[in-house]
Amino acid sequence: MDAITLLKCLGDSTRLRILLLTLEESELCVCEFVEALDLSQPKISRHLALMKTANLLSDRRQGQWIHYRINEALPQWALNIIDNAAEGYKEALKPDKARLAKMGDRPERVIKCCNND
Amino acid sequence: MDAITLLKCLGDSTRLRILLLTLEESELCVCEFVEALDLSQPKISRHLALMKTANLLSDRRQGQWIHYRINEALPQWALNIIDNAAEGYKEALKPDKARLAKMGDRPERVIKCCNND
DNA sequence: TTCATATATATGATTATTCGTATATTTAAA
DNA sequence: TTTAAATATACGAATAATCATATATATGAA
Repeated sequence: MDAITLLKCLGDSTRLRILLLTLEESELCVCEFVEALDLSQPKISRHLALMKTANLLSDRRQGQWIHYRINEALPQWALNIIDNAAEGYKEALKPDKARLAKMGDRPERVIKCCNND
Repeated sequence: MDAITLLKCLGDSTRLRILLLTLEESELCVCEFVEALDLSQPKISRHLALMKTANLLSDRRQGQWIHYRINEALPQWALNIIDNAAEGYKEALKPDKARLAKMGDRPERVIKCCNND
């Protein structure tokens, strides 16, 4: 993960919203991003793929759903940038959080335990 | 200053290098950026103008030289992002710092004191 | 198998960024 | 006032990013 790659990723509002929602929720699947951001599924998927390629996000499949989370191995300076971007974008993120909060039928998340998968 | 504007600015390596050098040196003029980054003057000027429009940098004229510095009024989260970007970009900035260090004929800076200008 | 749901990808079009080159502006010195 | 140095801007070309739409893939249920 180099600084320019991270900053380029965060410089697009769709990706910033995706990342900051993920930061708050730990893990979200594609349909939740689609609902929260109110954008088309291909658009969300494309940006998710980009962020995964950049090693910003990791994903795991659970049944039909693919859950994305922030890559745990990010260096501290990268996490700090994300945290501070969250602070600067706080107000702008509210509508997304509201749409996500009132979304029905959110996929249940099976907590992976004991590393038995 | 909103988060997306800042992040878009930092997502271009020319601008990131300009900003991080300014962070280290407090104040630099156009010809110093040209020398340190080893890029054309119009290219540097264009990016400086962009960053000034974005309120990331401020400038002051001193004789023929125009000195740029980081806008003092940036919110803390923005300063934190810049600091952490500096950490992530540390190694990559070294050649620029080296070129600047060995640059001859750098303009003398008159310290503005007593607000008598 | 077949169907529905969730997600990913391909493609061509549109838009935005970046750039090189030429030129304009400003200042100080001759 | 003319000239040189420092900086800014204009403009068209090249490049990159983004998007909408259509389609493909994978999974689970019927």
